[in-house]
Amino acid sequence: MATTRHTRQRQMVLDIVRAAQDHPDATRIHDDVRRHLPHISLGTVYRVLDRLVEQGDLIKLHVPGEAARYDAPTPRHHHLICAFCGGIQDLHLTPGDLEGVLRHLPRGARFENLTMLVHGVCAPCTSHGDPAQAS
Amino acid sequence: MATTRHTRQRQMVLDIVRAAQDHPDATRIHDDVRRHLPHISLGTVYRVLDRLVEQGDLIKLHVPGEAARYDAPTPRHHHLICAFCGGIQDLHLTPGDLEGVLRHLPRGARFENLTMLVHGVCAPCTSHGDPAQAS
DNA sequence: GTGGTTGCAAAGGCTTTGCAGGCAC
DNA sequence: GTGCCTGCAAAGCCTTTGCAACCAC
Repeated sequence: MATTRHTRQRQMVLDIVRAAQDHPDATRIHDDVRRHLPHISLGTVYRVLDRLVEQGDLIKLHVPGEAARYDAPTPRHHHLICAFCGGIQDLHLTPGDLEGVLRHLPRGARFENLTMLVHGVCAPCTSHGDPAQAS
Repeated sequence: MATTRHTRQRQMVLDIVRAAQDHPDATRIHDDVRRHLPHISLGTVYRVLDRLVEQGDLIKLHVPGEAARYDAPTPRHHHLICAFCGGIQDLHLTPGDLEGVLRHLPRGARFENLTMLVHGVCAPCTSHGDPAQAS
């Protein structure tokens, strides 16, 4: 069975994502890691990220129409995507906040997890004057 | 400016998706439409779907790691994805159900929309014996 | 007749994968 | 030494796009 080996690449990817303030995608992570390990390949970054997500060390964020973005895991952690600047902000929800949602699970269904993307306009963009409607 | 023209292709795609019980992806829609319009191309299906979504006639469902799926629009309509069989069920939520979530929007942020994918195991799969944990 | 729409095929972007060499254990 | 991990490059999948012919209005 596959034991997990500690490599410089794996550690560096983990450090970079943890240190990132925003939620970088694989290409950004690759670029950042390459400043320390110039020969690391994109393929390796994807492989390492997958493994880290699988092991719960990172969270993978699926943004519609864009590349996946990665984040350090924080409990009850969901996301607000700004329709204007594309930025992603964290939303911290309490267990009670989701009660209304879970009440409506079909009878017999088992709850495992919840991916929520709230689409809106973040505060900075709202105050910059009225963001145009994308269209 | 682009007026929308009524074509056989557009009408057929709309009819097929509306009639579908599940939430088909572009390839499935293409296959189904082709039974009536044998020469329609996948590119056209994508173009028509985009336009229909843009105009609010259909909803596009972004499923992590899979092709996008399409659905007729229903108010307060969210989705439960079964981790075992991959099926998608509709979740009907009342406005009050989301209150807990919206309360935590950052100050000044403007709410526009919410995409929620609840991951779990649907009732049929739960009763088929215990679905293995996808490792 | 005009211009949005289609079919076809090629290209695009993100992600995965095969392989041989390398490195952690 | 063993076998997981890496770098490289090619391939995969979903989706978009360029172009000329076509059809709704």
